[in-house]
Amino acid sequence: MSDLLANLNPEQLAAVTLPDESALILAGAGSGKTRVLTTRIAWLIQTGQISPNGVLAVTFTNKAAREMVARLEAMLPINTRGMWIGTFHGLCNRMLRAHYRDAGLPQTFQILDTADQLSAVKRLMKGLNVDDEKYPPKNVVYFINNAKEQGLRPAQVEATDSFNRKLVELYEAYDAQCQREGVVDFAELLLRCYELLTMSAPLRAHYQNRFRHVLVDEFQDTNRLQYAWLKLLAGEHNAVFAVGDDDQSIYAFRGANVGNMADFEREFRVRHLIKLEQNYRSHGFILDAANELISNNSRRLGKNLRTDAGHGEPVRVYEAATDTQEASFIVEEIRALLNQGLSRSEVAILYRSNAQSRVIEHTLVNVGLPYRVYGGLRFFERQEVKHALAYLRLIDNPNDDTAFVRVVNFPARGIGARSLEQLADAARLYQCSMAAAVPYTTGKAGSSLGAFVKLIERMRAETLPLSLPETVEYVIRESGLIAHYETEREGEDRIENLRELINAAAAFVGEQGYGLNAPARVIAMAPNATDAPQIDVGGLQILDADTPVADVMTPLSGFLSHASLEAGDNQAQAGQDAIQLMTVHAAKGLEFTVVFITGLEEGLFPHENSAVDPDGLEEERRLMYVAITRAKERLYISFTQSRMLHGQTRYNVRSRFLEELPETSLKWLTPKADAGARWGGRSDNAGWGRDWFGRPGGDEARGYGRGSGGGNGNGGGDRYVGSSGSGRRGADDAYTGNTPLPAYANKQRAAETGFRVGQPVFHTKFGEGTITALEGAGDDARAQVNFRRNGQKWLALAVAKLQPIED
DNA sequence: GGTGTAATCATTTTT
DNA sequence: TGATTACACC
Repeated sequence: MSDLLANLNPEQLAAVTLPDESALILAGAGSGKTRVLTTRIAWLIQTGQISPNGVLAVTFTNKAAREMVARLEAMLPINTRGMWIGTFHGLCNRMLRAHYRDAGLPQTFQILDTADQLSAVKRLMKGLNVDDEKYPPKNVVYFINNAKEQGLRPAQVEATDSFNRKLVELYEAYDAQCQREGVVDFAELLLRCYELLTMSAPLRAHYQNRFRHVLVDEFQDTNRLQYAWLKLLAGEHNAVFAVGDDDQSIYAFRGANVGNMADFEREFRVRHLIKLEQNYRSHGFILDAANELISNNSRRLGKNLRTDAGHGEPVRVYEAATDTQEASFIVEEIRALLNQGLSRSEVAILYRSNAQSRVIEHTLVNVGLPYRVYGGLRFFERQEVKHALAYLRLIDNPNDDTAFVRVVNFPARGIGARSLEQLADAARLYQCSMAAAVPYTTGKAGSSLGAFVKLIERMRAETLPLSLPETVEYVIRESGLIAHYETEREGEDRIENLRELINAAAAFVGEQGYGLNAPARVIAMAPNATDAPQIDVGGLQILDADTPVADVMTPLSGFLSHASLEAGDNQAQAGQDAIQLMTVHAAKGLEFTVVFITGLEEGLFPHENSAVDPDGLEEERRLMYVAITRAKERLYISFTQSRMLHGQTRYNVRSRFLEELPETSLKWLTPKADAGARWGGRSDNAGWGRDWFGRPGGDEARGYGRGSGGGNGNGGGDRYVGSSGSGRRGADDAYTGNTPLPAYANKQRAAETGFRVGQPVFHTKFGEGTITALEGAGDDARAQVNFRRNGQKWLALAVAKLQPIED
């Protein structure tokens, strides 16, 4: 045991050996968080406090889960296969498969990924004749997911106006459609599982008794539903070990609720809050910059990183004239570093938004430097792979209409839009899936549809004895997919990917311990199963409390889940030594010897859409904090005076975040222009992002090292003022928190406007919305507005131009 | 039913 | 600017 605990610092040791009760570990960037988490599990097991079956450890990504398993196996001689270590979605899927009847799902329910969900909603709306101008399907999806993540079913969603009532109606129809088809989306996995445990006292008791220790990674990223799920599993007596970093919360936009940390501390009666502040990654100046920057955020739990590594090199700051020049600088700098012996994969170039990568990529291509961009299309998302999966899904579950529609006419079978419309009508009429409605269709449509259903049925029958890889091979052949792509000009890669799908199936079967020859559609216990069969108690499927849950998925269902829940590697050209390009979001959790953070410009970073409300701005700041703390030894931060975006040249002001870094840890590679001269002292309407939107008359990329103030700001502004008549522009007029706002000449005008909660309003940038809250008075008065298209924002009435509109 | 062109529209993203 | 998508057309 001393082995396990050796080399832990005092804070880490304290965390690992905490008593049997809930605890919150504030783990700073590079503080050994994963190590603490896995060592904690190993320690609990090794000291006999818990058996491996009694642990539930949950992460957000499959990668993190795999890493945890790998480290655990390295620490302890145990078989981790039956352990409940996985993502929220993966664990919920497992539970729902085990208790599919109690959860009200077919045994072979399918999982919709984001694209599937969107097409399901589109199909639904088409059938219901809903105006997709007024209700863009993407917004409907957002609405549904958001509701589910709040734990709300349609009946529980409050709808005050007709617009929202329609959305709720769509939500309800969507749920019914999913239920008919036997499919669940990502959010549904969590909500279903949560409801299953809520409604079934025996199941709840079972799992609560089993999982005495629940460990959570990246706790700051949990949403409301995930928090509720954890709380339910924890019950009254179990210990939840939550590890997270509020300063690295960068996913509020997708539902993450940092507030869960504070709630957790209170509701779980946390007595032990441990801060891991010793950083093992970055040199001193880099940490100084990170600490100083993040101290500008309010509402922090409070943490300061420290290192023994010494100051190291100062953070290099570079001002470029244009984005092209910024890229050239970076590439030249990298070439010099490589000449000094640095390897390419130790260098990362980070950016706020994907569009920024293009210029950098071009420059890299020009000098012939290999690079790798994160975040491309992933294996299971490829068109041909999705097609093959759709056939497999139909074999497993014929009612999956999303899969049906996807391949009913691919390869082409002469089934056109009119046939499908007729079929969809029949399905709606008889309240059944499209496959089931085929017999009700007539004429030519009926016969070609009938042939397709026969094809699927034949596939289903003939693959029954086949193993999973054999099934995949059979399907890509008999579906006609291979033949189809053989006739296509660039079909070779696609065929290659289809063959790769067979390999993926074989690998999956191997990893899961199903046995390579096990029939794909028979539930088979793992060969060395410690797993006990399910026992039926009063109609409930209950698992023996002392044994791991049986493998409850057939190889095929398991593989299809796997394909939805783990879309595969999203790095192009993995493997070779290459410069790493990615968004700051994608960089979270990674580290590099040398990091370039690019585009530190107002409007870009912080992004114009986020900078308008204080919470958004703080999240942007955390994003910058994440970016800075990726660097181990050398950090560059660059910004440009002008940048090509959406086909137009934008003129930028350097990011406020630069002013928030301690001068003592910086080294300006270009002369530092005075920010005051840029922002203040001008009587024209200068402001945040002013130059981002405005356009100086005429001059292209004005030369480097421009003097203070002068150049930008004049000229273009009126264009934006004009159209809406009464004054200020959109995005740069919102409340900006602690940061002083530029003095607007007509500030007081808007402040006098009376608003009320519930008041429908119009904003020139965000469109129509409803006021959901008001606070403050006079110049500080703020309104929270729920915009139809842009979600909730806090806006300062003194500067935001909100126009009341009629109800 | 596949191909070509016009219109549209552009944070961040894992499951 | 460039990628994606919708729709007209052959």
